[in-house]
Amino acid sequence: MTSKPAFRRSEPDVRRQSLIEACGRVLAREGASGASVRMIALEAGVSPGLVSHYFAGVDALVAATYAQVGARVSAALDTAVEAAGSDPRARLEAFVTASFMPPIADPELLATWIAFWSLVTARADIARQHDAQYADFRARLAAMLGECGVPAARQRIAAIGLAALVDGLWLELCLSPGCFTPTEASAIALAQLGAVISTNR
Amino acid sequence: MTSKPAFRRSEPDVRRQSLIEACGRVLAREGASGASVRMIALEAGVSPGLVSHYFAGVDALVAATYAQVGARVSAALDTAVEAAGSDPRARLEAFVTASFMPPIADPELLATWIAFWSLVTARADIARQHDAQYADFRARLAAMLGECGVPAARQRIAAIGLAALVDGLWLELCLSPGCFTPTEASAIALAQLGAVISTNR
DNA sequence: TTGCTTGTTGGACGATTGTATAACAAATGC
DNA sequence: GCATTTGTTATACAATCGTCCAACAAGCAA
Repeated sequence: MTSKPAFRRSEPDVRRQSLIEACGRVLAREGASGASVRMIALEAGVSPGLVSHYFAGVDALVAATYAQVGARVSAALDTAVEAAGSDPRARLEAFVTASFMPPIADPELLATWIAFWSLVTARADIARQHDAQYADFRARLAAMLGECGVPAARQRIAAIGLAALVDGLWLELCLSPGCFTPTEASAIALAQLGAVISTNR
Repeated sequence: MTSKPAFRRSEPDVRRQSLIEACGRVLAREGASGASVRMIALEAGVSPGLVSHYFAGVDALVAATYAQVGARVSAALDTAVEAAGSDPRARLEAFVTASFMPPIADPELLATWIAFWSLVTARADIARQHDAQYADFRARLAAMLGECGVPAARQRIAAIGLAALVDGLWLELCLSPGCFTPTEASAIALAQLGAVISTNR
């Protein structure tokens, strides 16, 4: 008599990925305080010991989740930009607009972001990861602004301002969705974008 | 022989206030995960049981801390606005500039904000408190924009955008202080403020 | 089939959590 | 000076936390 397997083995990378995704779901559902090792393992359908086997602790898992979510956001923005064609202005506008639509404006992303932010103050390595990831975001904005005619001397400040506006709108859109609509957020961001670009004419 | 008192009694309001302040300090030092009942009681110099005696739980204490910190921020902005004189434009510019200077741009405030945000998703009453407190902030901005000549029809959108920009700059300024300076943040926000106001001429 | 590698399990362990409660003592009125 | 009130302490309690590790078994090689 052959009994059915009690569990399935996975490639290390696959298992890591499934734990990361489970962490994101738990963060979205239970909040940062509910993201314990046992809860994440239960969500992933594995034994609690596996989490410790793949990650140094919950903090490392949250950091990995943040990195993976950031990569997913980056990919979604890439898709939106490419779909906008070749005009630099249209590409930048697509970049901004996509920030307020699914899958970027998503409560699950917000929960991951907040859980990660709560680690930045206390842990230096987490702070470095945040700096690097956010610097990439701004550098990308600065490059697109350059293609729209913003001179190099103004790109840094313009990118910081645009990134802050998009982030602030995105944050409030996720925290209290009833306050304003994604369309209004896009209109606000595009208006400032227009002002920044037209300054140099 | 008279022994010295083992503890001092306080008025309920005074004790509540000291617990709130201790909560803010613990949040800034240990992060959201370290803000336990015992740690806060130790910081306040009282027994652990006293926290439960004054607040329903840590969540309620964090919410009270958020409300008190919000009131302190509001008062600091009031002071800055009044010091700017009577010109509406100067008052609004003072409002924006003060957002990036002490005591508002403060890591302790950031920790309290993040701890509060982490509760918004899971708890409806916390979400309502956030909506109300943020609506007040935007309403204040809208009123000041009105005094600067922004027509009523545009005040709401302009206030949302300005609030998002200030919040985004403030957040990034606290998360990674080395990225840009408070002066640069003020310059960015004032530039958008100028664009919003001059649109109506 | 047999044996080996290693992903995985499941529970033990001490530390820490939030909550509840009885005993205590400081402040106040009489 | 004494009794009352109540703010405060200290502890007990169950639940949950993160960490750890020996035993197990799935999958692969021989």
